[in-house]
Amino acid sequence: MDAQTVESLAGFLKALGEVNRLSLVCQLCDCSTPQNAMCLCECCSVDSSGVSRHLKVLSKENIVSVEKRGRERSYSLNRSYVASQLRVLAQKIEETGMEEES
Amino acid sequence: MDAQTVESLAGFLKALGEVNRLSLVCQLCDCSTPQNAMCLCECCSVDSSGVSRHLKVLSKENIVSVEKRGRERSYSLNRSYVASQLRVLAQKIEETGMEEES
DNA sequence: TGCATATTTGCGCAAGTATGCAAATATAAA
DNA sequence: TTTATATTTGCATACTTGCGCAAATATGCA
Repeated sequence: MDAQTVESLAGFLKALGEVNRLSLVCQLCDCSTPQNAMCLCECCSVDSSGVSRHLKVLSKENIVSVEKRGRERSYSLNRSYVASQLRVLAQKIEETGMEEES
Repeated sequence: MDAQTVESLAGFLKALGEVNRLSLVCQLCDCSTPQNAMCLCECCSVDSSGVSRHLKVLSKENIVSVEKRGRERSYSLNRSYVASQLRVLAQKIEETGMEEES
């Protein structure tokens, strides 16, 4: 895993590794339809500007997608991308560098 | 997923979401035998005290295990724990709250 | 056009974090 | 005991980050 990959993966994990952002992700996770920011506001103890910033971080890391809808924005979780990123890392971590055990 | 779970999961991801710490984890990942801190020092651009601190964070999150060996400490990756944590999140994220799609 | 609502952005602040250096500690080996 | 090596810790510093507030922006609607 080269340096650049590590760096971008770190960015991804860092985006998820903040309580309120992870709460937002979990909230989105439980919704079957896209949500706007005002609605997401309620799940974490942050005002709307804070939520806006958190969502920006998440979308920059491709964790959520945004869709403009009139004066609102609909956010939805990029489920398969996020899950696959996590699984790739899980797999990498589980396999030994040199197959010398087992 | 209750608030406490989210919080501890965030801590776990945060520990992984720092470039140098993730580099250490990757380094350990590629090693089939436990490594000491001096050796791990080489894989990231941080001096030994920094590595010591990073490893402390990682072990606090149960990402690595430490074993005292004379004046050295041997660090090894808790592969199955880390992988399972990542997979649990991946699974949670992939499943819709209400089964309304597909 | 004028008002209401949703979201973003500038600003400042407080807290957290990563880092290197030097000193302290621990322990093996001479 | 003395010396050398590995690791930790205190300290200062620079940087980052999360936050709320207020103002700005965008857009729908009357």
